[in-house]
Amino acid sequence: MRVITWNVNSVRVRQERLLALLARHAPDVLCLQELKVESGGYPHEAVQAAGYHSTVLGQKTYNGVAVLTRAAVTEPLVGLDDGVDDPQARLISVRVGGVRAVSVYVPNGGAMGSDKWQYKLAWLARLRRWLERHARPAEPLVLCGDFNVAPDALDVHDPDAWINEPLYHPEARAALKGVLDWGLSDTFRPLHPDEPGLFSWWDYRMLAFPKNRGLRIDHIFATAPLAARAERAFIDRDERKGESPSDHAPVVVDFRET
DNA sequence: ATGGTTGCTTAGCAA
Repeated sequence: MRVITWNVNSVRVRQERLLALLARHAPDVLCLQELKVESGGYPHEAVQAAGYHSTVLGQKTYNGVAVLTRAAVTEPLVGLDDGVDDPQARLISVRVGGVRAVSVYVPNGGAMGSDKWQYKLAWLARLRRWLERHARPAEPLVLCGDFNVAPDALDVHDPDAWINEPLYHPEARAALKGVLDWGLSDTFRPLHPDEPGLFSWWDYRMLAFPKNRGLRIDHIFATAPLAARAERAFIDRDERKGESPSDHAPVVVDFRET
């Protein structure tokens, strides 16, 4: 089973790149974030013609998440569903072939101390409670998305410069750990131990990509039965090159079949 | 401290 997560930064602008990605990598599950379009504006027909089912939670202008699958899905779950009055489209989940797949777009956090920063920390705590309500650590589950958190110094091009930023602040990392402690582990880092310079996002500005000044903030986390089967993981840096790329590159993980 | 770039929407916000 091949799983990919990718922040597309507008699915309309990236439609041709999306179709090329499906053809190039043939994922079984593709989790998308930052669709930046209402569900009705999502390119359902083009994706279906490429052989994929789409389960979509769109939103005008901002956010928006989707799960694309080769096989048909059951039990779609839409939104954090915790009674909080929150219009932001940041979570969608399906069951496909005995696996639950979740696509999340964790809030960026704005500036330290801002309302957006508090919303980020609160959202990660709400995500933990969503897992407690809807899943069990003993069942196969992948939690994929743009978490807007780099877990470790190895995941940041210049940790000293980022330590007080929302993407790498100790409080953000602690909030992410609070999610993982439910029963998830990173599938990428164990396959690349101690290897520096592996990033999934680079700012559009200041030649960050050509200088590889990036962060690893896009993740595929898995429960134990699936994490034990992760056998290959890579970041598709080529997708960040050329005309009109997203500022994020896709993260790809292959799981052995049982 | 500020600015640099991109997308959505059309002046300013979000990232």
